[in-house]
Amino acid sequence: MKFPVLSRSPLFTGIPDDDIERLFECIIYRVRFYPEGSVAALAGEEIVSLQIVLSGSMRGEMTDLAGRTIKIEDIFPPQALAAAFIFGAGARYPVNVIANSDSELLIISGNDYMALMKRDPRVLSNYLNVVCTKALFLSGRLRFLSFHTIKGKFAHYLSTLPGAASGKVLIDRTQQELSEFFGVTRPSLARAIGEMEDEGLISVNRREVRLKDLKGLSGLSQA
Amino acid sequence: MKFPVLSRSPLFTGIPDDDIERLFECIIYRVRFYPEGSVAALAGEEIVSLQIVLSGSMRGEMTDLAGRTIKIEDIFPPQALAAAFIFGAGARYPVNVIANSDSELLIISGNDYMALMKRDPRVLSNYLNVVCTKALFLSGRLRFLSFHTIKGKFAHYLSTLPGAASGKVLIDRTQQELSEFFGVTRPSLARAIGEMEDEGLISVNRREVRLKDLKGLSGLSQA
DNA sequence: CATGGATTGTAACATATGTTACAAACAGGC
DNA sequence: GCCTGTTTGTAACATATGTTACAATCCATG
Repeated sequence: MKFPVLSRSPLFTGIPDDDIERLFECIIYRVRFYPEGSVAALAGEEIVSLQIVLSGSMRGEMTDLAGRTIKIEDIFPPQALAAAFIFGAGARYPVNVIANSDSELLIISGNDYMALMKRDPRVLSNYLNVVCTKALFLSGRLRFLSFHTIKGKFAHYLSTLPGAASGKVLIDRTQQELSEFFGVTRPSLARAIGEMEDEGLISVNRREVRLKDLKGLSGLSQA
Repeated sequence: MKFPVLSRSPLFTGIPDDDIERLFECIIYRVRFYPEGSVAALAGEEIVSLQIVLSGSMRGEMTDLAGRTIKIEDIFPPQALAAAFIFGAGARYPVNVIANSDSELLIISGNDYMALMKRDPRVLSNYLNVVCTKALFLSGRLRFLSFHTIKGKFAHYLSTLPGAASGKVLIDRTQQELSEFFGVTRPSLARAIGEMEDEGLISVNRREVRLKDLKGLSGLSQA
């Protein structure tokens, strides 16, 4: 197997190594080495190929108006760069991609990758799964941020937990994690929860929450 | 042509009507009629088929904890329901889907739709384009909301306009539209712009903005 | 049971944004 | 030019959230 790491990639999951190897005989690909600090893609550059991190690691960085850089995310093997964007109309890299350490990328042109999808239904199915799951995730996050008060976010969050209908739920993370998920600070979240308790909407005992006023709670998850 | 509206759908764009007709001979599909007010899908229900609105219109609605409903969006022909989600892992409808008026939906199972993609590269290419473009859009919106101050959003917005590098840009929408795009109120946006002018970051003349302090501006688009 | 680290609760103050209202500047049609 | 509706600028006040700091509680471990 040429690239054993591929079998752990969601794009090639469920495909035996021999089959992967055979598939790669049908297309053109190349492996490119990026020394530490080198640039694999610039923000705004058109996305024309699928690039899978084989070794090392890359980071996505934005450059602001003054030329300073902000790290957005790290990309480890066997993840791919902007996989969910590649076939979008005029898709461009949203960030600069830089090698954190000496790294190798497997590069397959969009056309060749599409050829793989046509040839093997498993490749097609895997890719559809990856990109749809990404869209689902993004959509969920976006819906979440559309509640702009902390109480609204918390009320909506409660409603998504198992047992919400029964009026009693168990929160599955710490306030710290929850506050990061909401994009707010931890004390602000604690205060909001306290106020909701004062207002008689819920009663809280650490991780355990009883929903006392469903109508009132739902009123919060509007704005 | 059985469903002339399909040729206007992004999923079947660029495919001559005869070819579409021929494709549909290879798969199982059905057209289902939904009288006004009837429910086509419930939030949380698994997404197993592609559903394209042929006539009438549908709306996506959320039900809150108290059973009240909030309209999220309208879906007109030839749009599809949750097209970008269908192949996601355990994909479920995020909203209830209700018929605004007497409507018809074309229903194709996920498997059959995938069969169409395998059979015709144009169908594949169209779908990939649709779902990737959706992911791009969602990702862009999300990045935008991650700037939590209005000044940060505005600074970032300025940096995306053509001519930002030259230090002079022309805003292409009204403050009202911009404030909705940012998810803030119009007076708050105007105030933020005014303050940025006072601080010497920019100088504004109606739609025309000169970027005077790139370093300062970039400092805003961090948090 | 004692201890220390993690988690949660709470407070005072600063700041950003929303809300509401109105005035000023612009743009297009008569 | 003169209106009228739209867009932009500005103000006073209310509210939500961030910031910082510290206390109280929980929980695992010795």
